[in-house]
Amino acid sequence: MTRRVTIADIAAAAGVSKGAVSYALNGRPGVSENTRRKILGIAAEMGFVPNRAARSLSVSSAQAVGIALRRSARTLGIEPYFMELISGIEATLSAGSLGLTLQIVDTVEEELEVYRRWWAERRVDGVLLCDVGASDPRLDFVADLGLPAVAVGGPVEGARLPAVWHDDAEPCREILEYLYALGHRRVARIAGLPHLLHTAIRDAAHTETAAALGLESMTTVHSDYTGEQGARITRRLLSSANRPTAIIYDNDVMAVAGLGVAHELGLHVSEQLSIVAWDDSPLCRLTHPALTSLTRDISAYGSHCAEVLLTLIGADAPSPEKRAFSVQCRPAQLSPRGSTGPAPA
Amino acid sequence: MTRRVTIADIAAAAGVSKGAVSYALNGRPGVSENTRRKILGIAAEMGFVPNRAARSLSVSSAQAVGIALRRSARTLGIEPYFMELISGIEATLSAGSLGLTLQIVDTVEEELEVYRRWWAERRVDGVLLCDVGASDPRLDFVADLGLPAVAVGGPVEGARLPAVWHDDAEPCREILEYLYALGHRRVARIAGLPHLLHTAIRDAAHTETAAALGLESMTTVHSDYTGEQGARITRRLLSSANRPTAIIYDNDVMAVAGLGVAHELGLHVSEQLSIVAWDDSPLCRLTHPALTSLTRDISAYGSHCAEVLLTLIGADAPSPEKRAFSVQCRPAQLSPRGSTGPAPA
DNA sequence: CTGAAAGCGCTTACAG
DNA sequence: CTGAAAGCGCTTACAG
Repeated sequence: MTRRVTIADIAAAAGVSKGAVSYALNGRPGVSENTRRKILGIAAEMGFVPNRAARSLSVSSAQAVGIALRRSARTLGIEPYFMELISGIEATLSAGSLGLTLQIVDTVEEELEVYRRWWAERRVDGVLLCDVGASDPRLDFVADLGLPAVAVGGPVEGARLPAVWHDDAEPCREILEYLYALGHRRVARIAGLPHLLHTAIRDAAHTETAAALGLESMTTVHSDYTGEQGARITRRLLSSANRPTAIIYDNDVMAVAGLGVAHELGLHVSEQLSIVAWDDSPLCRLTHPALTSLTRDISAYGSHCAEVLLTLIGADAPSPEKRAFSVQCRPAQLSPRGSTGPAPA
Repeated sequence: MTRRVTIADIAAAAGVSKGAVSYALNGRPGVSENTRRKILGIAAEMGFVPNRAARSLSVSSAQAVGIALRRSARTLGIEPYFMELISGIEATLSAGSLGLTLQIVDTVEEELEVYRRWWAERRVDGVLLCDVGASDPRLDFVADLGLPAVAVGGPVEGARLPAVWHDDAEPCREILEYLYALGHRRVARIAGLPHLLHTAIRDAAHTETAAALGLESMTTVHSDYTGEQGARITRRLLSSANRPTAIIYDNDVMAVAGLGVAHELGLHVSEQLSIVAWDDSPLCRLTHPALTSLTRDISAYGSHCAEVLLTLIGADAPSPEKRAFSVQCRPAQLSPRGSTGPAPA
């Protein structure tokens, strides 16, 4: 509970000016090696830690990055995706000693308002935009604001900010070809929120590939990613006259729910029904049989997004005109497990 | 990208001093009603938002609360608990327009270091301590530091800070009595990390109740909360000569994994094995059968913890001597679902 | 290489 | 009720 030590204290102890202390601490020219060493020694001894607010006020930077999540508490809680993403982001940020500010919002309007406030307050130096939509109002909004931002997802056309994304089309083709090779001809997909960019990309890839392979049927039903909807849609699909022999789920939570419905209906997975889940997570290995899934390193993805944001914020930041680059990550890999097998005769 | 508007701009526009603007904006006496209205009008019109750093520097408060999570990215991702807790915390904080700063750490030492730094930097006004242990070094550490903190869990004996907790003993008794009534006499429990406070409390409650009821056996095996360990321990328990007819899991993730193992071994849940999960989450309703579980409102719990922290930080904060109060929340309620049934004959 | 000073944008006693 | 000024703890041109 002792008083904080400031650069003034150090300056007094070292018999130099506050300016000299600042230069020494920040490794800038302006002090001799001897003075620097002496100042550094005293600072360490006194347990000096610079006050963030003072620093931020001087350099007008917040030393923090913001992330606003627009998902219900329930979805956020159960989807491993977000925590994994955040933990990756956080790792990169704390390596650069930047803080992470988190806010949960209900609507886009609220989200935009949060960005406006954060930037006006200079509470953050930049933000990460999650769940990028096909025509996403946030993209122009933050660009107009001048708030450095990175789209976590893409590619986004005509955007004025960088996007970091995985190729979602290729894995879609891979799944369908794999299922085709196993003899499946009636495939259904329980897709995510239709307005999301990657949902649209997957939709297109499935339709195309299904046509190319000549599948008997390729049904797509959109959902909100929750277990409830996953279960309900699965139940409907499996109760239909010409039920699919394989179902692809756009997230792990729905796939687990779908597996539960199969059990409920007495269908054997994989003999009577094959299941594939997007976004391999520990969840997919919890079930019996374990779920065949598409593996991506979400945490590394988060780290990568944070790195791009850091270059945007840093001293050597690209000019606003040069910010619209796009970084592509390694696409998801198919990890076959017990939930997929040859199509029933 | 236009220049930020500051109180100086407003003062100039209104023809008053910066001090008057500050008084008006903060609803303090010192300006007439007319002047206040005028100033407020101009501020709104100019889209004024106060700079956080400047405010923090003046009042020496960070307007933010910190939370350091010491769990692996994998555990964090898959356990709905944390995101639900965080979303509750966040709701309370943003209502008070405080920010939430998040950091993920690997070790206790690192966690302590984060608290030291945060407080020295005045990056946070207080912290929430998760996963409280039986003799937790963080409790004294933050108290010594003078860093306002709330223990998320308890009760903690001899603590110098408030604890917010649920009674864990009562639900343990409730489960065992319920299972006993269903005829179960051999019960096993796959418990959480042994050093955690609530694990110890549950351990004691189970042992006592089992003795009181005269159960044939009450086995407890500790784990790390992961699905892997949950599955492995379940497999071992179910392969033993005198296998339990009911298993209680200390979290939802392990319970789901345990259900998978039962399927794998061809055991019918609930006819041959009953399963109970702590911490009801959407995960428990994803499976078939759905899991009987202990329901708590984790999000509300988080909100409550944040509220207590806010009183500690606020203007009317209790003196350090009066901070060691303890707030008890409503205990978990048993929600019977398909995973429990009469013990096999 | 070093020191004294101004400035970042607020808040808050202190005089009028 | 109002204004002018000092201060929070840093950084950074600007003179010596």
